[in-house]
Amino acid sequence: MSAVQPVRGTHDLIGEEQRRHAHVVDTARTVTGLYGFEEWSTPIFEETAVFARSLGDTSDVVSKEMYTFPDRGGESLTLRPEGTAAICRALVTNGLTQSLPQKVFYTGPMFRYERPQKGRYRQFHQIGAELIGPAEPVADAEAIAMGRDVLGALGIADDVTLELNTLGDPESRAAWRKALIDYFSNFRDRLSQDSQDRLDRNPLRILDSKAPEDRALLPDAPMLVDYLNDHSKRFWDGLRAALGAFGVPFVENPRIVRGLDYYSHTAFEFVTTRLGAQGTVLAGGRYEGLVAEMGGPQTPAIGWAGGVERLAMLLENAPEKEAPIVVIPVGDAAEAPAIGVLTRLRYAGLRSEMAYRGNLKKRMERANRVGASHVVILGESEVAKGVVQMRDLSSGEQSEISVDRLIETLGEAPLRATVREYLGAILPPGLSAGKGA
RNA sequence: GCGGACGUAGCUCAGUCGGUAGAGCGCCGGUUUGUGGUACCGGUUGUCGCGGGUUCGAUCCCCGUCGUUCGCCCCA
Repeated sequence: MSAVQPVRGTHDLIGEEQRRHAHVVDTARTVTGLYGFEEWSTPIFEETAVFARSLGDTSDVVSKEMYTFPDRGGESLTLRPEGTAAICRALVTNGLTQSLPQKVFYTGPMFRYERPQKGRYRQFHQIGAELIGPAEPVADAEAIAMGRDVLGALGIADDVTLELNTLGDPESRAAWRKALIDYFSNFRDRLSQDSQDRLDRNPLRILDSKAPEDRALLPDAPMLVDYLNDHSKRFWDGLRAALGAFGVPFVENPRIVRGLDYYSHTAFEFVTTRLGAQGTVLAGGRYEGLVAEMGGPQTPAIGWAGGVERLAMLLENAPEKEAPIVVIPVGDAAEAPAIGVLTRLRYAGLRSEMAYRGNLKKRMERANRVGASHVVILGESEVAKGVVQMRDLSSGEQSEISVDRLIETLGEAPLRATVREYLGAILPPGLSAGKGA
């Protein structure tokens, strides 16, 4: 059609989809709160330098995949492609490097100029967490455990595997990287065309290549484990021990790598097989040097981010729309009293709507269609007697009752999820909300 | 950026070996001027993604384009 369309790779979130997204975000906010994390909101655009610095100038990510534009003053701005760089910038700009650790939860839209695929859009949404300050592996384990609990609270932990790796510290990684280049250079002509390019540009990426000819060379490739120095080994051992203490199962996957130099030690991905090639659902790692890039002191940090679209797709059941109560006046004379009843219901905290149109049958049909739990009917005779007809739409039972009794009765009905019920429902088995904490 | 598949009613899809289209669901109305969710009856819905070409004639064939989707590249 010639009508206007949404921009490629963007989507409207309406109805069930919006409820799924909101549920993912609300759940992550609640669970990270249990770990003492606090939400930050940063602008969705920044000076281009914020992201360009974090990525290095040569990366073609910078040139090809960011939404970058000059503003009217000629300054180069970029729609944020991820959250971590902006959080580090905010840490520095707000002088919070003086009060570490900072435990940050964030959520919101991100923008990448890429070819859309399932669960991968140009405007997409992330939830993320950064634990800034600690240099101990326990912090990494805690951040990972928190990610696991978010997935658990969403009911998808069983569909997801935690894959874990260490990248070592810069010294270890440099030694390993050199060994890798030496090794693959010997077999240059047996590598795929893509990997021959990667050998010059980003040799670690050969390790997660999907091309069979590359995979054939991997078993004999140098392993980072053999190049870890003592510090890196202790960190790696400490991480795995701490994950055990947190009760987080994992599989080691030496093929998980990160392209950028400021990553060190921990790298992890929660992966599902249910989303085709876009199976990583929540991923992160330890980074050192990014805060310094933003002009702050050298500050270690561990963080992760998860794709809301992908998580929303994995939810078994879409959250139900909350059932309203529908008030139906019969006859014009009943309309004003009906508004009075409607208002009292709302002030009592009950989601309520009024059906204005059509004959009683039509209004009942409409009440049914919006998923009402109860209908409140009042016509002339009810108004005269000061009562209403309360009908339970699931049972079909109907009774004549005073407005005071109506509010009492519906107020007791489990129409609203209380905070306690919500917490009880989202926590993984074995943990209980509120008690003994 | 590269390659494959797809684009027909609000939704899911059928169809025409080239003669301007149909089903189910939904929606609206009725059977029931004060009672829904099940039944029955009736009705409504389309520039067949967009632009161009071939043809007497294109939704169908060809080219382009936009969009969707699967994979590659990339994945901060």
